[in-house]
Amino acid sequence: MASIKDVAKLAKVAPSTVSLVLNQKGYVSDISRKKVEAAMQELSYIPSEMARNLSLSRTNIIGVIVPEISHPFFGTFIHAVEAELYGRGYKTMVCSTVQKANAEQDFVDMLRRRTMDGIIMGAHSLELDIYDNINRPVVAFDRFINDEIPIVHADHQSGGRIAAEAFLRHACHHIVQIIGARKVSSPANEHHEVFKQILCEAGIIVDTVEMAWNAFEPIDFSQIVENLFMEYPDVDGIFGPDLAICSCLRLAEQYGRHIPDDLRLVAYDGTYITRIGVRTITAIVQPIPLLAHFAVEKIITLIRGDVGEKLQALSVSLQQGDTC
Amino acid sequence: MASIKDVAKLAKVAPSTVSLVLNQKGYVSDISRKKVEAAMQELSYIPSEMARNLSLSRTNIIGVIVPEISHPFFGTFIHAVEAELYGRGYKTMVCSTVQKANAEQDFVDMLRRRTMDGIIMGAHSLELDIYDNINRPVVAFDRFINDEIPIVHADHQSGGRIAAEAFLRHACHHIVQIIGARKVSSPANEHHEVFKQILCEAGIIVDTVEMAWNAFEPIDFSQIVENLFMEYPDVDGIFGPDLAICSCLRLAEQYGRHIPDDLRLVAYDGTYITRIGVRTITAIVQPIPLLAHFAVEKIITLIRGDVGEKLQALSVSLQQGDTC
DNA sequence: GTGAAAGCGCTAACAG
DNA sequence: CTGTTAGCGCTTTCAC
Repeated sequence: MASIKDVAKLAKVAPSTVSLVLNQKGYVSDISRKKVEAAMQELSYIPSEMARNLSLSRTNIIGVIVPEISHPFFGTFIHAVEAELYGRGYKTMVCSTVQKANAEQDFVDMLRRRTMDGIIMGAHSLELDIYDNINRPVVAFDRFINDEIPIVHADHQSGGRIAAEAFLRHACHHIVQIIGARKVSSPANEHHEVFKQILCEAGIIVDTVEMAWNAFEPIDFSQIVENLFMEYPDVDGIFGPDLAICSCLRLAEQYGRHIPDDLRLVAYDGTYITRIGVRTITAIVQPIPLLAHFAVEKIITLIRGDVGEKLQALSVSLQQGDTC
Repeated sequence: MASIKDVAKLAKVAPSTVSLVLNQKGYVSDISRKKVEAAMQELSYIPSEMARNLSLSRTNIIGVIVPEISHPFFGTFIHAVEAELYGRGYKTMVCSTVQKANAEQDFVDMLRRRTMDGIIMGAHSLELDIYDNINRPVVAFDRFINDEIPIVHADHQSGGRIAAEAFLRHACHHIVQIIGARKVSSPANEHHEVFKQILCEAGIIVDTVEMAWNAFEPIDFSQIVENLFMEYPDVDGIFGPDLAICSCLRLAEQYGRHIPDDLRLVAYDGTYITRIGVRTITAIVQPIPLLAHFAVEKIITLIRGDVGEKLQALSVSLQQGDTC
């Protein structure tokens, strides 16, 4: 492996000059530049990122922590984040936490060790004290971590309202909402409350089913939905995450329900899976690309040491489908 | 930021002793160890990964290159790879190539620059010469790159055969298969050939529709399938990637087709999306977790400098669903 | 404009 | 068992 010294020696200049050429910085005479370039060519020199990292004490790597990479919501988010970061010269390290003992702690340690310059944290963590006194750039994605850490999220209150209004356009009497684990501290929890409140005021019965904090697999959702049908046989409206609503649609027939006449369904998130089935699922759509954009924007601001402006909740929209 | 020297000074030992304690290597007297640990505690010392990387000239980062992270097949693959790598003390850097100008070249350059210790390459690249003379650890995931680069893939020939047999159990006359771009050099192309051959021998008409090399979005598939229905109005069997078959199922009604009686569908890949719709899609299932396992196994073998054994094609299986 | 030199923070011989 | 020393490869003052 040729190093900057080898290039310097061959070009008969000092290493610092090679460095200048490499980084297109400062003034280098044309003649020196040519010599250096020729030498780099001849030695097929490739600068070492590790050395540069140590010297500059940054890696240009951002970590993204999510529960599950293959989940449509998080997968789409990571895809968008990676594209944004790439456009700004950063690399993306991914970390999934579900089904791993204390992965989140490990990832945060990497941040401390300066493996990454910052992290975007969107895992469903229960122990938030690992983020205390981090003193390094962290942006939360749809999670409340602590007062120091800025948070990027959609306007879930409005999401809850829009969903409620969708049901109100029809004559539902008993609606069940499937929600994430309450102990996961997330702004997403707000949509349940708004949703329930609006519908209750309209005289509709609203029951709530809570998922386990680590439920992400299709099988988890099937079970939840089966229990739901057993427990609330007269349910005529269900509101829940995309995959849960897919399960409802899938199991409805078995339970003798016809959609949308007997049972209306509205999904929350509105990822692509609500658009690839036989019927398009009516859904509240989170603006994932925008969320990714602002998360990246923010983490880079933090890395630069700026404060930046306070983040606004991003607008959600209704996808009118065949299920409500 | 406290460094190893600060710790050494405070503990009144040499930096090398601190290093030994840190890495639990060699013999260190209990008394020295205690002093070092106390000093580390007091300074809340955190070792710098960058310095260690430079010194050891490795990063413990593996890059995974795929076309699209949110795609169910690649998302599931990345998730599994990340978990495997995590278990072995490696970190996962993701790189998506679709809709980026020359991202693949950039990622390969990172490998050269030693940003990563190795890469698992699963993108749909057209220009393979960027992998010439790399001389660094690369494992191909379902792609032929060149003779030097080992490749992990499923047994697509058997996949083609099993799919053909599925159709043969019913009375199909005209089958269309939707295939990936032929110019993407992948063992996956083998399933088309076997499939076609077996069915042709049975006297069935088999037509082939080729997708663009960069088609991954649901919308891309809709268009392909619409064209297919227009061009082959008497088609009574379709074989194609999961998302394409989803589109078939979705559009069948519009074209007055009833599934499975009028039109039989078999998907290739068998990701979770074939199991979350109203009807389970009959599919050839690629063993994604196993593929991930072997890809990781292989890249680590290469990094260690071993040769390892030649990789075998991994068995695929039939998921009997409602569509064939 | 360019070179010498001092780091960045850690590891690894090699003496003692 | 422990300290000394010499790197790893690049960046960056600061003289000349």
